[in-house]
Amino acid sequence: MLTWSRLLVDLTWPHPFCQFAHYKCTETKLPSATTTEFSMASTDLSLILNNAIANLYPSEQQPNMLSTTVPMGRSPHLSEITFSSNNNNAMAGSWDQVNPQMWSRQNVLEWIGFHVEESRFDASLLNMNYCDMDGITLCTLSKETLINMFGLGLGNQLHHSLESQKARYAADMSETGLSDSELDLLDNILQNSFPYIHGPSLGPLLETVVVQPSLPTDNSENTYSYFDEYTSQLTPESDHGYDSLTESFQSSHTGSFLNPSSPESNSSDSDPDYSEMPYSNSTKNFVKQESVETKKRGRGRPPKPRDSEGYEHFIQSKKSKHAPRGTHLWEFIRDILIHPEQNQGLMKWEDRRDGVFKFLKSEAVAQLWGQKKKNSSMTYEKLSRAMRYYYKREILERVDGRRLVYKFGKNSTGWRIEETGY
DNA sequence: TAGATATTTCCTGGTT
DNA sequence: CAACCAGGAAATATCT
Repeated sequence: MLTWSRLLVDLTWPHPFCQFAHYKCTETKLPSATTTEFSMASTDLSLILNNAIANLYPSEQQPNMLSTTVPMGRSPHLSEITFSSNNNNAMAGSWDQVNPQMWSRQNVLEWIGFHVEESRFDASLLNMNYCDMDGITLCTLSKETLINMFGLGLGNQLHHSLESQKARYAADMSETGLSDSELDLLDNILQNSFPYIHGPSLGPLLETVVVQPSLPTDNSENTYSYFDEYTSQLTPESDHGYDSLTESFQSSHTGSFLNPSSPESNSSDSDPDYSEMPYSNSTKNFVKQESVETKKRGRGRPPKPRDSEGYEHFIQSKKSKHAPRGTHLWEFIRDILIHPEQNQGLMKWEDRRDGVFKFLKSEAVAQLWGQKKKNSSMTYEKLSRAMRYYYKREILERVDGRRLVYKFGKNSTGWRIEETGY
């Protein structure tokens, strides 16, 4: 599990923190192409991320990929950020002494960090974009919004914490109201009432992650058990008997275009390290080299490498804990589409109502799919073959004459406006 | 453990 | 010519 503290460390580490950046680079050759991809990134964190990028591309002009409009001097150095690294005896930060309405961005960040640590939330699932707001903004967020932003578990916890904090001050009860112990008691009650706040069943929608854990972490349960409750709210069960969104959210975050930093995609695992591959220079080169290498191979899928580098163990422990049912390609595609805010320009709807969509960055999507399936040699060519198989099953319908355009068929679910709510 | 299912890989040939 | 599209064939991984 990527902890909050680990996340913050990773953010500052010269690390291939965002494989998506690589995708972008490979498609466009220049890291500066990532410019707009992070336009929603937090301003505070963006500085941290920019530093990481600067480390990644020391010889390049630092791309302004995070649209930093933050005033000079506002960068929150890690040393300024107080957060507890220990879950049980987590100490609240300075935010605890301040009316939430008055919280600075940093207070909010600390507050989120506190709860991430306390709930043992996997910080790799955090969408840091959502962490950049001041207290006033935060106080306007409804419970639902918080849940949407941070997932059911953490969102709920944040909501309750925020309400508690608000109550302490808004009703002028800060001194005479709930004591810390009472608050603890309240917390306990809340936790008993909402046991999912803690533990492995954490919330959804936190796919967008811009860092990756530097080591494979044993977070398999979290990785594969998310979102069950939330997903049932969002999209109906697949006709095909999969926990479609559940899986897909995982896909989103585990594989992820949205979450390049998932354990599955960790550069230290079986996948070749993207940062060290020719792939970093060009998808094309990468694919070509791959095909050269595999030229002599027979047909069909080669057996999975039984490597001896520790990854197998990692995978096995993962599978034995929570054998995932395969997230299906069409669900993976659908979930990219139905989360436009996190779609990163990979795909777009051509006709939202009719379910017509288009690949904008076909190779990047393929790579992400491959990443999810732990297959670094995935290409759009192969992905599209799998897509074509869906025609027969009427999960997809043909769209003739239009390149990279597909349409959901009657056997696909979860993409319709009525189902997604937007 | 066998069979079914869902890809994955490779390939040939056609189209944009 | 590159990038796609169509599908056949065969192989693997995973699930039932």
